[in-house]
Amino acid sequence: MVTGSDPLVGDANTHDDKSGMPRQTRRSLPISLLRARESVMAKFRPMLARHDMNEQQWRVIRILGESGELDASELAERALVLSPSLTRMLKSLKVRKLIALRKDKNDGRRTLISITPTGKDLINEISPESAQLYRDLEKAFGHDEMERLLDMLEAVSKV
Amino acid sequence: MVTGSDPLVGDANTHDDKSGMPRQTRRSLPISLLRARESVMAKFRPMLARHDMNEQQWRVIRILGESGELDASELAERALVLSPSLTRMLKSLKVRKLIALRKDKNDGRRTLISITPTGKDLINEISPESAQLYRDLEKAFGHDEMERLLDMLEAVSKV
DNA sequence: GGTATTTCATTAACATGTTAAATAGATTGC
DNA sequence: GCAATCTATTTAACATGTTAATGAAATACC
Repeated sequence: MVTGSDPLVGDANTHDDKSGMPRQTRRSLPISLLRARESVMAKFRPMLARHDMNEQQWRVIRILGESGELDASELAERALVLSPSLTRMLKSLKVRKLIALRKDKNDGRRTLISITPTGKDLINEISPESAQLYRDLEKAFGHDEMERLLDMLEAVSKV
Repeated sequence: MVTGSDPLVGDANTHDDKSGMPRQTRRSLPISLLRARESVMAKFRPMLARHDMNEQQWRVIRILGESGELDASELAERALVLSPSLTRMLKSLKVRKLIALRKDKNDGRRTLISITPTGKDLINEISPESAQLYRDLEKAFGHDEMERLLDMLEAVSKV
């Protein structure tokens, strides 16, 4: 885990953005996005771990709960997981009986993935805890600020 | 790579945020942060790859260029890399002579890491390309919007 | 209809993410 | 001074990230 939040960072060089030098990492968008994500996920990971879930598995399970049966490509894209990672994850999720796999009869290349009742039960276990953590976060950050941030992040994703 | 940006996502369920169900993934902060990051990094990764660099290595090298010699813990925290990952990365960066390692004489537990002239040369090669990509991004997203987004991300990191 | 091309999923190989344990050097308390 | 404790780093083990290659099925083209 990255601990984050180093209050005083008296860097030697605080130059302005001149030609060649790289942007200060503190004002780099990719790094700021990563830092924010780490900070937020640090609040959720311990809860997920108590349910033997990691972030990626939780994303996959949720997407399936939201959208129903999907093929692997669709699921990978929506869950922001790469196909090779998804292939490996599906094995362990299947062993835990959280998902079910079947072949598409109309297109033999496709694997169709759906959530099982056991998987839905797990979602129903985790969701209230997740929602509570999210409410805490929204309370600390501000509801309207949160909405604005989500809008801006959506806009960045489309640039 | 995640392709991202699926323009029309006709989800079956677009319910409001009632008690138990998890927030729609499209409005989840962790997922939105991840999606935005993927979208941005997709623009930078090919350029870094041409210099045989991945994101993590680029972060580590930049931090060292900014801050000078650091011990492993400081470097890991600032570069948002976990200590075990950093340990492995330092080996390959040392083989490429981009960094130099030495033991702290006052505290035998600490490893001090610094950038080499070769490492500085690499930063000077990559920086102009990175800066150009960043300018493109800022132009597309808007300078003021970008500044506001960075401020909000910093605020989220401190919640 | 048969070949070339494209597409979906998986496998391979190596890097990083993540948690826990091990190692070794510093610090504390007596 | 020494045992107990704490701290910085590394190692271990397994999961996911990433790119390239493979295998198999669908589609395009003629």
